[in-house]
Amino acid sequence: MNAITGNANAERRAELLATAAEVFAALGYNATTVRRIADEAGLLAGSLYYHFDSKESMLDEILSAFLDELWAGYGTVLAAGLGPGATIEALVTQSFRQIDRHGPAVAIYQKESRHLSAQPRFTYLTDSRVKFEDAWLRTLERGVAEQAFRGDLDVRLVYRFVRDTVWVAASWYRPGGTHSPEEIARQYLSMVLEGITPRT
Amino acid sequence: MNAITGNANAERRAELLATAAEVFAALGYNATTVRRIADEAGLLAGSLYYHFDSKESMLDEILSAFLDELWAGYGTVLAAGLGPGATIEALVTQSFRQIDRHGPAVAIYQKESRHLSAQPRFTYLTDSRVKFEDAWLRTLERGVAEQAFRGDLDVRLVYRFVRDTVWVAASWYRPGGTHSPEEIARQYLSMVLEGITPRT
Amino acid sequence: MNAITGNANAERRAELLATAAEVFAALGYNATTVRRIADEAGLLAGSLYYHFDSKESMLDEILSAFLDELWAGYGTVLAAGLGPGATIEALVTQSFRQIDRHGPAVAIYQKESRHLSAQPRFTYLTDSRVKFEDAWLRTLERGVAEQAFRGDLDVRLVYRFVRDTVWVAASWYRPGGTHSPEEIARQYLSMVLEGITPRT
Amino acid sequence: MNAITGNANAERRAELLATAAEVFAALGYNATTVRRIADEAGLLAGSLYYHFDSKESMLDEILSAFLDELWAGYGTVLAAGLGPGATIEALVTQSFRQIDRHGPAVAIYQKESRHLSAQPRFTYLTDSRVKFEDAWLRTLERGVAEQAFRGDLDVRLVYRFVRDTVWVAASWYRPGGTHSPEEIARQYLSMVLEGITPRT
DNA sequence: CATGAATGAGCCTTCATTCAT
DNA sequence: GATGAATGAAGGCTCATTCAT
Repeated sequence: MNAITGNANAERRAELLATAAEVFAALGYNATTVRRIADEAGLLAGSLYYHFDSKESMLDEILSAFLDELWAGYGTVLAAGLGPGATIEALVTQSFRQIDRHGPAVAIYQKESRHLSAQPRFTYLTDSRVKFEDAWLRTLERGVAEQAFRGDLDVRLVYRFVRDTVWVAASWYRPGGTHSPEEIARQYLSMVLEGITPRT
Repeated sequence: MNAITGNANAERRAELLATAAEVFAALGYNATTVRRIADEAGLLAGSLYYHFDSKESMLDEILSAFLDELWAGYGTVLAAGLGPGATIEALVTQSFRQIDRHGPAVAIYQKESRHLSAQPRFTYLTDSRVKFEDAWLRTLERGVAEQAFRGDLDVRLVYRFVRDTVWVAASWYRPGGTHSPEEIARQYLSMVLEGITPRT
Repeated sequence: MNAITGNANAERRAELLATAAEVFAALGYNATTVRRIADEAGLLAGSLYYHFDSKESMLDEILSAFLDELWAGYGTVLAAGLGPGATIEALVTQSFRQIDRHGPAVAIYQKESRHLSAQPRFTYLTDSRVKFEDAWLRTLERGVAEQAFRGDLDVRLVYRFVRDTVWVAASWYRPGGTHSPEEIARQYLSMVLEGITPRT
Repeated sequence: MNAITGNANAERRAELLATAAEVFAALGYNATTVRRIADEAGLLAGSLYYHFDSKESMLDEILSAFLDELWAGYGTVLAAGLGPGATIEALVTQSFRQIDRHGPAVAIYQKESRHLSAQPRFTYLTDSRVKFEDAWLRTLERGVAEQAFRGDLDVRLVYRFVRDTVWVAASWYRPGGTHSPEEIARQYLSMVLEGITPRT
């Protein structure tokens, strides 16, 4: 296999996965039939099995590709040694960029990750969640210690608040809308950090 | 049918619906089999059809019961003629009470309402969403006009922010935990209204 | 479940298994479709799954029922403490009785046991084969030692000869034909023991 | 096509058929996928269709090549005008030579010929079986008449006994083992003709 | 009220086969 | 001669639903 066919292969897979991700996101994984994905992609259901082992492996590939890219971004941020406030800002901005780029994958992750993580194949979802929680909790706690964040709130509650607040946006965000991901991140951060009531 | 059997009937239905709601919430509507519900309720799958027309009608009953009660509470709040800030506080507190009482129903609503609302049987989900949106948007706009809320933010964005922020809590909230719904509402409101950074 | 429904259940299963065994024997396990079994049994393919977990579990039940009964018979024979000649005669007669009663199961066993025994679920096939081989080889060796059997032949070859000679009969034997299993056993034994050429 | 490419072609076909025969024998015809044969032969599934019309035509070619060679040998024997005993000896020896040379084909024949012979394409299997039966029965009957074989046995039973006895050996015989086909033939003949109990 | 057995539609998947390159 | 991608028919299995008992 040379570089050209290699790319052709990879491109086809990517196309099909993008289609699958959209359908999964729209209908839910269980409610999505392989036939439906195939229809949307313009081939027959059986033909998908030339490219993928199973419906589940499509899901797997979609989710792990998303998480890989997510953690590449997060890694850079966390390694940058920023202060708590700046770290939160950077993480949130990164998250909205992922929502922009991997919208369907994020939506799928939101809907399905809980019950998927019980299956051995998807334990990496749990791993990711744990890492994610660690990173955020540590940043928030550091922020409280440095008085960058309020100390009168339950930190775990704050964590869930910010986490959900950001990711749920995937359920309504559509790329190419009026707001860029960075703009949305800015407004969200402003709300989360300063609240929706005026200061002074 | 006399009053006694009527009540017995109603109680049995309620029990079965509570069981169904829990399973739907835990596994997702599509992934839930009628057999699973029946197992959990201690009878055979076929026997459920003595009580309900279909799996879908169980879902229907669960969701509409939840929405009815939700709107009973919201109606009182909206009719009370409170100021924007107090209205928001009351609505959020009401919401957390619903999460406390109808946890599974709320979770189901979050996961399934989008694609259900396309079906004729579930148009009331759309109606509810629209009413909900109206109430919140009007309250927020009034708040901006009265300078109770910041005017430099996109109101629709604020709406989504607050809405999601509250309801997503259903995905992790468990009744009978360390925080009462009112306590969680207070902390959430504090975050939403004042932000997570200290005010001077 | 009372005795009556218990029996009804067991009878239905037995009926269905008998049908399945015939079809498996006639067409081969792989070439047999679940639909075909269902047609032959007078119900729909899906309905078989009310009674059995899978096509494979039907096969499993057929084979293990056969082997259980086979070994019940063999056990009695081997425990009787007969001489080598009488033991061989009793084993062969038992075998023809099994062919008579479990014809299809024997045929399936002959055709499929080799590649089935690789699967974890069917390791008991290997176990049975080993036990079988042991019993026969020991009996033959004892017979050679006591000069009841010829000593100039390779015992393993004799084992295979007798074994195959008997069981292959399942491929043509039909119950209710002109010869009873005992009569066939007698003729086979006569050939195996004395050969097909006249003894002076 | 010149002689050289013709030979190259023929050799390639033969190679591929040998591979196919081994796989068919090992897994069974139905359970064998074209992909598996291709893997084993080192090319892709689709490429086999340059050489053969179909999976079935591979099977066809394997079986008819085997039967052609078998009948070439049998023909010589039957035309030699030997006595019944010598004829039987020669036929059995021929058979073991075929098992040695065409082991997989023989195994396939044993497993699949019954249900294949129903298909029009494979009627030659039935023809062969009938010719085979005729030759053996006539020889046996002649032997009984000449008192070379015992007259107190059912001749059809004897036929089946000897036939199966020989061919089933294909299921365990592996070429290149400790015994040559001629040696195995000698032992089998000794058992069949003289029995496994000592004579006087 | 509940059971047990069956229905029938549909799902994921496999696989022999085709064909443009 | 071989590849890669696709086809289309079928197969095993699941599941909501029905209904006589």
